[in-house]
Amino acid sequence: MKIDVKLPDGSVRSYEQGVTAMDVARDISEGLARNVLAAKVNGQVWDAGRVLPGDCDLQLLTWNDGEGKSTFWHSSAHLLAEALEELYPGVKFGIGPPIENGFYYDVDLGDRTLSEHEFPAIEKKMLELARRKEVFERREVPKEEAIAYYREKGDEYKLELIDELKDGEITFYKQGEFTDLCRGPHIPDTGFIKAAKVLSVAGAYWRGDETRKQLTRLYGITFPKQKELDEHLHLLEEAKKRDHRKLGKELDLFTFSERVGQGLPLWLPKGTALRERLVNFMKAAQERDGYEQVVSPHIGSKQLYETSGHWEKYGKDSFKPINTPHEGEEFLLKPMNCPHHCEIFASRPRSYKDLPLRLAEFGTVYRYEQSGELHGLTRVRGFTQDDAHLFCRPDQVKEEFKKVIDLVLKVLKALDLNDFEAQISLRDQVDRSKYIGSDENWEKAEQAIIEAAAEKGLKTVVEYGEAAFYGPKLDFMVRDALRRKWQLGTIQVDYNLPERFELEYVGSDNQKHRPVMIHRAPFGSLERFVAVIIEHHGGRFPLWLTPEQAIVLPISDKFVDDARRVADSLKNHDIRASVDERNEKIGRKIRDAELAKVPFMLIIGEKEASTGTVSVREHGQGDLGGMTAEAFARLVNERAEAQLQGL
RNA sequence: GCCUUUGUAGCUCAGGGGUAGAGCACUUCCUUGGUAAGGAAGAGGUCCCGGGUUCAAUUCCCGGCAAAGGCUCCA
Repeated sequence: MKIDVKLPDGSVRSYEQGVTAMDVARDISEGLARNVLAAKVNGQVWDAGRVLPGDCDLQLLTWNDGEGKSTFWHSSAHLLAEALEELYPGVKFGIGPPIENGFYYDVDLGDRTLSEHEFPAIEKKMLELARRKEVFERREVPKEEAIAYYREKGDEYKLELIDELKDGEITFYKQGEFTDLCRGPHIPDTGFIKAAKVLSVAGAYWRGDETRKQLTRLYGITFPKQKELDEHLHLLEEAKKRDHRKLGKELDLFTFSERVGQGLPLWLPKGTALRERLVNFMKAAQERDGYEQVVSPHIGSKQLYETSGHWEKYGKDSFKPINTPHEGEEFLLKPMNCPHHCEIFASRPRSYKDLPLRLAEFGTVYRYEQSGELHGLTRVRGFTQDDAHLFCRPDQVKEEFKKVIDLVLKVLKALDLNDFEAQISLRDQVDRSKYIGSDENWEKAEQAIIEAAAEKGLKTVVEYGEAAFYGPKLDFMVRDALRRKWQLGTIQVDYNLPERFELEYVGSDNQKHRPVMIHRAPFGSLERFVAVIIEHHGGRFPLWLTPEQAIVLPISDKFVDDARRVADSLKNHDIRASVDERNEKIGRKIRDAELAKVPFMLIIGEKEASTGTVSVREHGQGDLGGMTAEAFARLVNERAEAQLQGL
């Protein structure tokens, strides 16, 4: 009896019953077989050594497949557990899943604590066990036996997990002397793991429940080659160097003060200059797209948020209301701009001819974030959104969506963020009870988003059940220079607020209609966005954006006046430039300017002063030779404009 | 909010039961130097804050605040 195995390229191969994915791999080529970590059988990830069920679609997974990697790391978590069991007898295990970069295992070491000094010993033990090429053996276990096994071991965590599983669905995986409750799948044997690193240790509640015991979570990462581990560690170092908190300090962009309060950034002049550039960029782009700027105050009556529903949903976790000397008056620090914009819409009767009405505001909002959650500029308590609300007719949603997509693409392009995908978040396919708004409108909006994204040629992933209760959305997931993922621009359809604020417009039929609202913020929050671009560019911002484009360096103080003249003339050409007037040698001034990551250094001494030129040095590049200040200004402006080309 | 770790000069950090140090930055003077650190002198500290133990606390203990790494949450 033969079975047919269909490979991703469409070819079909015929094998005897009892064949495994690994057998198929070996049949194709020995080289492939050496690299196979797992297999995808009819869309499900399986052990490569498991017997194929019959006719099936088969994809062999290697390190180059995301699922291959996560299988590898999942198995590595087991290897870590095995090492821990040898080193710390009696250790109890929680869960040990793969994560985006590596894996972790939550363990209970009793009264022991674990410090970083013990990491090398753990790594050594992991590699020692890996070299034994211990095979991961899968075994289906009756529930009773599983319970007996862990009762004997005294591991209450695994017992709790087993308790929730159905008899007949329980599998154990065993490698070497270590057995773990696990759904699998796993790589063929531990020999694939050639490099291992324990990265950090942290506390984590059992099952994420703060009322339960806190376990020790060990984070680790492994690779099939030592070189890849070295590269990964290098990337981590690089990330540390690019940390926006460190660069923000070094480049004088922003600071925090205990006196001012946690999570409340103070923007220094250079940081503000950067921010202003972003704001002006966005304002100009929005103006071209028919947006109108509005301004709303930083506080609003509590009633406003009761109307919008925000008070009910988020009020308890928010800043407490502000009380006034008058009894009964309560105001909230603005957590959102949309309610204000709804009131602007409602301030007079609207005609269908007014739509879409696009109200934009760089609105600073305040949200209470738990203190442990605050992080540099990426998580703050007061931040400014490049917010706008588009009030439109249902039939305008798609067109508006496309325009917003264009705007987001402009932003990403101007900032060299070229690696991204769009995530379309739709309703849960089954449970629709939690969503507000008519089926018909949802259908229309979801279709509009899908079509808009397709027509714009976006690379998309669709996530069901990820929509907000008030409407579907599209988020841009961006990878930075270090391949870290950020959720930036967001576009959301909203049926809820127009309903709650009873917004209406008069249609061509002279009837009242409810507009659809689109929330959108291409940057999201300016604070967070600035943090991302600091890290993405490592502090070397694009020329159009950088706070200081050029610094003039006089060779000695005899040329300070000449330097000032040059700087003034540059300012007349809209170049952001300053003069280093310190009584220092030129080498020193260059070094400091290089460290400050100023894109251009203009050196002026005897030679230049007498010929009316400046010597131009580019950051990280070196000497570009002499030219007049005007020629330099042209160079800078041309380059900056090229970066903003067509925007 | 919870767990762990940390808090010493503007910055990076060393030290340690007897009231404190380095490098860089800063100020002054010397130097007027041509593409990544010129020299000298000086100034600068409530050793995060509050309590306790002690003859004596920056150091040890407790509490608070802030930061870092996690957990949970995120309009």
